[in-house]
Amino acid sequence: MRVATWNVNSAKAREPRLLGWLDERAPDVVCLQETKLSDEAFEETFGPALAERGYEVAHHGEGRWNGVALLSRVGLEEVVEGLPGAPGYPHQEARAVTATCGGLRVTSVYVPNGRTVDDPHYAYKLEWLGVLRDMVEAGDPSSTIVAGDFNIAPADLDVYSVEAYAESTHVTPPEREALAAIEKTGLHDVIRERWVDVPAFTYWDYRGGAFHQDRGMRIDLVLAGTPVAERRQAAWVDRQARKGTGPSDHAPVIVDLDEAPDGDIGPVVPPPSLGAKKGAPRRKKA
DNA sequence: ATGTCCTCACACTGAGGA
Repeated sequence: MRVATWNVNSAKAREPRLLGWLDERAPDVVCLQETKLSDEAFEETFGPALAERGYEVAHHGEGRWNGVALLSRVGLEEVVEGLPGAPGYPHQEARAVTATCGGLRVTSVYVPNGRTVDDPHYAYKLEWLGVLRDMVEAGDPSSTIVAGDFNIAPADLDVYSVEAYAESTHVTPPEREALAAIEKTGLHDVIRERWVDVPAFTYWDYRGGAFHQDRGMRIDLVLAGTPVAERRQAAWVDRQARKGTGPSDHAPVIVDLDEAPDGDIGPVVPPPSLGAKKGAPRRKKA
């Protein structure tokens, strides 16, 4: 099962890139962020094209800003829009949508940016993350995936220059602690566990040729419960989607999960063809 | 380089957000 997350920075502006990417990568479950569309507009623009590709859709949008979605072709049930009990700015924003897909409880999140550390939006970001943590804990982390744009670089390895972000949000200890608290409920940072010492950036500013010079950040994460993370077969950042004409400023993150949730791939005792044959000479242990 | 892109409105140019 292929699970992906992508901040598309306007689904409308990304329509050709998004549909082409779905055809090329064929993900089974997709978490989208910053669709910047109302539910009606998303349905109007993407409904037929997604249905044609076999996707069910849960979109939670508000129009001009934010907007998240889940696309799934392995089932989409028990949809919850938003983060129950989340703070607003001042009103609740379209930053989370959850559904059960392929046996997993999947949440697509667009964490508040924070803007600057002395902006009220920063306190809002931390409070929002606390509510997300509570929601994960109240559920069943062992069957959970939380994926999306966290607007947090978990460690110094996740930014191209510590100096460049010295006075910025995304790297402050309180933000990193809020992320760590979410992971402490039992979630694993799937990309970081696969690529232990590779930066694996997912976002590059449009300005100044940042992508070309790899001046980026790893702020788009896939967090998964232990049994889910143990099914990891591949985990990578789809940099191709950041290239070419009209890209988002974020690249998708793609995770492939093995299909055997309990790791049971057959009998523990080897079949006769692989074991000691009856009547054949036994080889002595070295 | 505060250098780009996306959206919307006191709209065909500029401001806000990222």
